[in-house]
Amino acid sequence: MITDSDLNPRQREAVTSTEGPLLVIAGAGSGKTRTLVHRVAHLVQKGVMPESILLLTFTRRAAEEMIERASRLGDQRCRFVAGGTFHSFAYKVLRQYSKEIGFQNGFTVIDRGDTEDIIGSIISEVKERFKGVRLPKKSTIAEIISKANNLCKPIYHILRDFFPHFLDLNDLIEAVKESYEGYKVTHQIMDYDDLLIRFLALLKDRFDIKSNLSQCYRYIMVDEYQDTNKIQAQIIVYLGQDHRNVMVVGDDSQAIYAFRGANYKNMFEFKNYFPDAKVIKLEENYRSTQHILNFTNAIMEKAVNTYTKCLFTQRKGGILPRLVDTLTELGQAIFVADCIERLLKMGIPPDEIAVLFRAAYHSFELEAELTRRKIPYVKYGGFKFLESAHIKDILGFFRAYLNPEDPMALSRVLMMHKQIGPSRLKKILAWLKEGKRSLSEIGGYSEGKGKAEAIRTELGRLGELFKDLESLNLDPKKAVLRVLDYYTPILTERFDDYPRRQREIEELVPMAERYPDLASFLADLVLDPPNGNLVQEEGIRSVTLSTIHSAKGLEWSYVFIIWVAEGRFPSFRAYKDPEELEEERRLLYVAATRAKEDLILTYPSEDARELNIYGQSYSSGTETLSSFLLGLSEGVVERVRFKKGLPFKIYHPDGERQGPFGEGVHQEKRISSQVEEKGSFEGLLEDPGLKKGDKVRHQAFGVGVVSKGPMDDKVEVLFAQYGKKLLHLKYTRLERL
DNA sequence: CATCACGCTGTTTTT
DNA sequence: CAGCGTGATG
Repeated sequence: MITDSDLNPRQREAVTSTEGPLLVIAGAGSGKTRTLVHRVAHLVQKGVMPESILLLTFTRRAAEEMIERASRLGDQRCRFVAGGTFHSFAYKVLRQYSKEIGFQNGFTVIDRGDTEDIIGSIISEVKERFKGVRLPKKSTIAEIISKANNLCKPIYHILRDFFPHFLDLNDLIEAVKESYEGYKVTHQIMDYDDLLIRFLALLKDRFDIKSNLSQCYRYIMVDEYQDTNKIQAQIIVYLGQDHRNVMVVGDDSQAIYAFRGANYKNMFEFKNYFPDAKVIKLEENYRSTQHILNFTNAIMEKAVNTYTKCLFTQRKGGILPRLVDTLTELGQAIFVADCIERLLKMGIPPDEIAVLFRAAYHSFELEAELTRRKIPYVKYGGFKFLESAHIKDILGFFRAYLNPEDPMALSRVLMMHKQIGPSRLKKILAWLKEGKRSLSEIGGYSEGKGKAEAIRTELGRLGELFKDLESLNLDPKKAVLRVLDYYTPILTERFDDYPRRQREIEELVPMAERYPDLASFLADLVLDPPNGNLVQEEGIRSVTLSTIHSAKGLEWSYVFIIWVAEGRFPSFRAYKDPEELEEERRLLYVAATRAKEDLILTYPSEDARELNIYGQSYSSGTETLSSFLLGLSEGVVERVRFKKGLPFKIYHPDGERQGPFGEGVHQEKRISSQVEEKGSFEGLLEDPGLKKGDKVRHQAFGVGVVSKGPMDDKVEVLFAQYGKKLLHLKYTRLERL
């Protein structure tokens, strides 16, 4: 039974406002999920057909969990609510109408890795024309193309705004993009971006299909709206045009996917499309202590472009959030592991403890430490099941079989055999094509009289495999077993750590069992990978921030945030532009708002300083952190870095030779060789107008400044300052170990 | 022709 | 640390 008493007045309003457009700005921990769940249950109880409710969320699991909870509120019919991610919903619709959009035999979905492979092969074709030019990595090109698609902007704009150092290559990248788009069409494949773009196009161009869909889905709810991109927002507009029963929920302060084209401004623009939208703010927090909220409110206070929210709670007491200088990165790992050990000894359940990071590899040191102490942990983020070579190998067989139009998959399959490299691969592919041969005939390939005998038997076996797949008639479980049978010897031969990999590929068998056919199994693996971001099972939580939505459970009693000194990539660290800074501010905010009871931030000041001494003056993650928290730290200019754009000089020797921003070490070498020759270098960079000895404030962007004197003292002083104003962060110092 | 060893380079995060 | 290009080796 629905108990409305579980809800506060604002939440109740959101639940009962079922007709017409609705924008809910839900602060962190404000009972957003609870509200959505109740709303689903409320709609169904009111007599709305569950099938006509569409719940779009960030991961399929989030949708499933909500639907499950709604069913438990009383009405089992809630299980029929349609839900999933934008991408999987788009896939379903496109599949249904694939003939209408020119994909006669359907299509297969490829992931980012496949995209990169295709781009790699396109590049190798055009490479000769660009001898001597340093080309971007294929992953960078893929990123540029995807960004252009997601932001609906021409390549030129993307380069200008995000990759100015590649502006010269505009024509090349345009050409690659064109060729890539063509490739996908001829080979009947779509990438993540295509799913959204083509879905939107379908809604735009086909009035009949659009109204069909709005007939079908009368109530639309979108979760995490701040992380949708322009295309997704448009999709919602079209889907909701007829009935206007559209509810979007989000929190602009928690937008963390700008890097992939998400635009939190959608939150503000919703009212442009639906001017009569009701706006409801949820600001009461049910998660954290007031101390923690003071801290998170303070982080957001300096943010620009936000719906102002001030989170509050009725909870009293609790302990102050702490900032811990652990000196070194190793110290960080040891410190956190110490704390965790203590908490576990106190009887705290491991799933109430989480460690959050900005990047997956930041947890390596901690992982080693936890393993050493035999403390089990769950890790979200980083390398994925799906992306590991052995899984991709297996999928390659299916993809090759399901879509003979797609030579990348077959190439992968062929290349994993001994004695088959790029050039022989080409020959085999050409041979298949010229005779219009099917995959099961591949065993007939020969290079003539006695040559490459071994290859012939190999290919014979491969042909058998494809023949068998055919006769298994797409039964996913049998197909997986058959492929495993073929692949296992290759696996053991190719990888030293095959036991682990073998275990992993065997996990595919029970997964496959749940699907009616191979195609849907394959699509789901790409679009909604089971445990997509989960790397390891049981134990304390170790979570990369960008995967926070897919981590099971979104809040923990004890949260550690490890903020690493990012000094390894000097040329990129020093200049955080304002946008980037806002993004990082939001990351810190998202992390901090997860804590229920206790929040501990750690940073390694000494590692940061060492980097500053040895390298040029580059700012580190630590500086970014202190800029967020302090924003007002004072220092004396020791060195100054320059921004690209205006003339500047570098002198030799050993003077103030600076690594210029933009092209990293690469350009620095070029410059220093010029300095070597002429004694100085003149180039186009910007002079920030500072010189050694100037008194400045630490700034979070613009100028990277190395402060004189022990950083620790400053941090301590400044935190005291900050404490007076806003909150009382304790500065604890860990003894050197 | 495939494969291996070496050196060089470099943001990261994901549907 | 991993991905890439290069040049030597079998």
